[in-house]
Parts: sequence; structure tokens; C-alpha cells
Amino acid sequence: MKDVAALARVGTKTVSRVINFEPNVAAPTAERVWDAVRALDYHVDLQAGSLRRASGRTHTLGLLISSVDNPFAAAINRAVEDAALPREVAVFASSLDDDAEREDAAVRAFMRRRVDGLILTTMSRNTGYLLSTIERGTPIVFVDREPAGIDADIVTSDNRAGAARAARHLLEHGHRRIVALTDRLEIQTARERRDGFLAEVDRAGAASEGIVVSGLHDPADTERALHELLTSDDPPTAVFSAQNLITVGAIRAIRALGLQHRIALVGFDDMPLFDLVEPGVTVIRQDPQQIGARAADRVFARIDGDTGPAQRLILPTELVERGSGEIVAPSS
Amino acid sequence: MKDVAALARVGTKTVSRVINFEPNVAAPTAERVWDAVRALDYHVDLQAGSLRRASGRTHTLGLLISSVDNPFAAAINRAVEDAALPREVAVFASSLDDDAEREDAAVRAFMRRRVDGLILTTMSRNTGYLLSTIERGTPIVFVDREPAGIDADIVTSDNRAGAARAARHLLEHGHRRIVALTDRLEIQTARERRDGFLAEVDRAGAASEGIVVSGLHDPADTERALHELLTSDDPPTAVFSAQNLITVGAIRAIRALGLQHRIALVGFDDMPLFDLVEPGVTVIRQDPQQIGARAADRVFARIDGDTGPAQRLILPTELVERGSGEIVAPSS
DNA sequence: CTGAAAGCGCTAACAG
DNA sequence: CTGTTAGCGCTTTCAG
Repeated sequence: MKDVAALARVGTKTVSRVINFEPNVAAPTAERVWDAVRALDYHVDLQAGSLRRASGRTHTLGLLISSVDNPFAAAINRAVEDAALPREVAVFASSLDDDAEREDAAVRAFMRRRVDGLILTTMSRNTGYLLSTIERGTPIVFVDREPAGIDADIVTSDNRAGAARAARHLLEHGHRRIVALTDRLEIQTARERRDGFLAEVDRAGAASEGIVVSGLHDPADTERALHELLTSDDPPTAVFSAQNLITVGAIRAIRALGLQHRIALVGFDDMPLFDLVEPGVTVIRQDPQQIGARAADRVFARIDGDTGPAQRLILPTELVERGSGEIVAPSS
Repeated sequence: MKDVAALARVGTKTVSRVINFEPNVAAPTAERVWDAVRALDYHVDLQAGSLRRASGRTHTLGLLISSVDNPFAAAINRAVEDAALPREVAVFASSLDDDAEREDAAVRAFMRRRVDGLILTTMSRNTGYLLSTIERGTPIVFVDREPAGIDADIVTSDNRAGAARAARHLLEHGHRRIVALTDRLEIQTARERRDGFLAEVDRAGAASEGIVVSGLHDPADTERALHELLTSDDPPTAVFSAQNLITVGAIRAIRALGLQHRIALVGFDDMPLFDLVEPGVTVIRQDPQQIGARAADRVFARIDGDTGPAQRLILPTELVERGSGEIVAPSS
């Protein structure tokens, strides 16, 4: 910048004014500065700027999602990026991998970089470590999962209602013995979905039985678990898979046994090709695009000074019937 | 940091030494510093540090991929993140959307943030704007697509060979009228795949005809284009779809006409559920995980001072037979 | 082993 | 309209 100032024969502050489009610079002066900028191929150092800037803004955001590689999380990532782009905010995305240590490390890394705000998917229990971040004044918005014991903005799907809807759908098709396949129960959404599922099955009366297999993590272990169940003495007639990767594992297990037209399946969360599988996979659809967009709205509102009470945005889910969930129970 | 120094009754330099694990600090002094750090919940400001640091490193990377939302690109993103994590490097990911302006803007944004290195997927022609970046000494590694007129490290799949393999596979199954559906031809991989496809069809002799439909971008326009072709007077008997989203569109068009067991299909690039649709989708599989990992290796090597000649890593592709590509041509 | 002073590139505050 | 001075939080340099 000194070089630019020297070449344009102005002070450094004038250069600063020009490149930041501040007023009070004569047109010809500005022109000389721009010429120098181009001649030297100068790019401001945003980091250096934020060091001195009154607001202290770094124009960065920290985003913690299950994995940048998971389609659901990637859609959130994209929505956040789209909201950040016009504000010239860059986003650091980190994969959580449902690992509490990674969560802690990622947030610390974000703080060392002085991000202006955080959008976080957390493991449930230990959100206490975030208190110091909140104290510092860095806004936090939670997505997908609700944190324990922290009063902050949150954007999530209605997991309980969605899971209940799935259960009801299967019950309505005559199923009485239904298994719910869920993530590890440390994860808040896994608990919510299990609870919604069980509540609905219970409501249906004593004739109905809800089995819960939890602790699942990826398609492979889901496939193993469901295979075992389906080949047992008293197999379920319907499956509720409570997460996208678990649904994939469930489909594999069911198809491997040739049961795709006998065992009913409803999954939580949609995936790109679920409509093309045979039969089409019935799902409770969430809107990750919307979740990401709303979460970004909230952080930016907070960054811009919104000090209103914490908002809880619970987005509705939608049942998408494609065939797998409409298989009726065998009349035994 | 001043506060920490005051509380520990040491100079700021000693605090700096302790938190950066530099030698020459007495154990009891260090202990006092750590106590103060904890008491004040102090986190270093990495940005401020990099401003003064001799190396000038910011410990950040810029990653430009087609879209953080595309499964292929997301896998690359994840691999880069995994390589960056142990080095305490954070990555800024941006979506290109095959838009030259976004490319330019993203790279400029990366430079203003003084990233230590760049991993880029580019549109083909206009890579000249990168010269100043290279001059600045910021290492660049290209992924997926090869840039025009820049001598830099590149990691990509063997697109020509993969496309040729797809064509050969379809020819071997008796197809003589094959359509290749490709991206916009400004994109280097689209050209490579088209060329590999056409070369192989030509090699098969005058009886074989390769039709190319290019300029496709997403499942929707692909579906329209292929639908039109399949309902024309002289429809192809086989389809080569040269990209993952295009393959999805092709599957939809074929299924919508009920032709999934009549029209052969080979796609370039795999997707999670391609093995579960009926029939399974035969693909030329790339290894995005590997591409990302190798690209990260290269940037970090360059950042660490490797000044060797530019490396071209061309990773092999693999034909995965699942059914859709093994449909034989009708004996007309 | 420790600290004081200088300065990284920029913007704030103020003086011309 | 323009420039000067100070200082953001840190690391470097160098002197104790």
C-alpha cells in the first residue's frame, strides 16, 4: 500500500479511502490511485485491515457441519455460502464427524481466526465450552441439532413431528412391528426422532411394537444390524431409518434379502436418487437449503447488532410418498 | 495478550514464547503464563500473528470447486480438509458454478485473505489472471480440470481414457448409434471426454456413429435433451453421460419412457446410489477422495518450499459394471 | 532465560 | 479534499 501511495503521489490514507470507496476523494486523485493499484497489481490485506478496524470484523464465518461430504450438510454449506457471498464474507467449513473433540477443536480454531459468527451442529451434552465464546460477543446459531443448556438462535427441522409422521404412516399401512434405526443417542436429533417414533407407536395401542436399534453410524453397520433383524425369528415388517446414511444402509440390507417389495421403509431426510430406486424411497423430507439460508440470516442479523431474544426456527418436514413406505403389512 | 502478560507478571514476548511452545522459558514461568491464559480464557489472534511472522503464513488454503453441494466436489473438499486438519490449516471453499466471473472473484477474495495456497477447478480459457498470483509466490494446484497455458501442478482423472473406455464398452455390446451427453464445451473435462468418446467410436469404423449433445448443465436440461432424442425418428441405442448430474438426468429421461432395460447407459463419475437403481448404473469411476488428497499433498509440498518442476498427476479411472451398460443393442 | 522496542499493513482520529 | 500520527495484536530483533 505504501508503494501504491508513493506511485500515485498521495498519502496512504488516501489510498485506503479510494479502495474502500469512502467519500471525499477528488476524482482525478482517485484515478491516479486506481492506476497505481493496477500497475502494481495490489490487493488489500483484509486481515491487516480487520486488526485495526473499529468493528473488528474479519468478514469470515465458521461453519461446523456433520461432514462437508454428507449431502444434507453440503446443502446447508451451499446455502450459507450463497448468503455470505454478497456480503463478501468467506466461510470456514469443518466436519464434525460426530466427535466431541473435533467439535471443540474446530470452534477453538474458528475463534483463533476471529470469525465474526458461528453456525454450529453440535454433539449434545458439553456445550459449556461455548460460554466464553458467547461472552466474547461472537454470535452463535445452532443448526440441525439443539444444544443443551444454551440460549441461542437455532434453526432445525421438527424432528419429533417428522418421526411421528413416519410412524403413523407405517401404522396406517397395517404395520404393527416396526423397527427404528437411529444414530448414536448422544446426538440430539437421534433422540428426538426416536422419541417421536415411540410416542406415536405407543399411541397406537398395545398391539403395536416399536423396536429401536440405535448407535448406528454409516451404511455398513446399518446394513449389518438390519440384516440380523430381518433374518431373526420374529422380524419387523416395517423400517423407519432416522438419517440419510442409515436409510442407504437399510435399503441395501432389504434388497440384499430380496425383500424390497415386502418390507416397508420410510427414511428421515431425502437424497438425490431416492426417487429412482425400486421401489422409490418414501421419506420425511427436510429442507437443508432452507435451514442453511435461515441460519445465515440469523448470524448476519446478530452480527449486524440484533440483540433480541433467541429465536427458535423449527421448520416443518414433509412426507414424500414414493412406494417403499406404502407397502402394506402382510395379513398374518 | 497484554492482559495475560500483566497477570503472569512477565513480558509479552514470554507469553508469545509459551503459547507457541518456543524453547528458553523456565518451567515455573511457563506455568504462571498458562494459568493466566486459562484465567482470562485467552486465544491467540492468528491473523495478527501472521501479519508480523517472517514466513507470512496465514495457515489458510483457498479451495475452488464446482459446488460444495456436488458429491464429487464435496469428496474432494473432505479430502483436502482431512489433509489440512493436522497442519492446523483452515480451508476456504468456494463454489465455481462454472462461471468465469465467480472464478475470478473467488481467487481475488482468496488473495485478499492471503491464503498460503490455492487448489482450483477452473473454467478453461482465461487463466491469465492467475499469473500475478503465481508471481506473488502463492502456490496453485489445479484439480479435475487442466488449465490453459499455465505450467503448474495438476491432479486429475484420465478423462480421455475413461471416456474411450465407456465408448468401447458400449461398442462391445453391439451398439452402433451412441449419444454422448456432455457439459458445456468451455469446460476442459467436457472436451476431453467428448474427444475420448469420439476417437473410440471413430476407431470402430464407419458403421458406428457418435452423436454429441453438449452444453448440458443439470439433470433437468439433460432430461429434456435426451427425451427429445429418444423420441425422435432414429433414436440412439446407447448413452454415454459425461458427468454425474448429467447421468442423473439421463436416468430420469430413460426411465420416464420405460426404456431402462432397452437403452444402454454408461456414466462418467460415480454417485452413492447408482448401485441401487434398477438396473444398476454402469460408470467410469473416478476417485475424488484421492484427487483431493493428492492435490493437498502438492500444495503443502509447494508451501514447504518444493520448487521442482510442475507435476501432472493423472489418476486412472475404473469401469464399474452394474447392468445399465451391459444392455446389448437390439439386433435390428 | 527474559523483556523492550520496532514494525507487519492497515484504518481511526484528527489536523490541515 | 488530503496527509500525519498512532496503534490494532502479534512476532522479530536485539540487548540484557
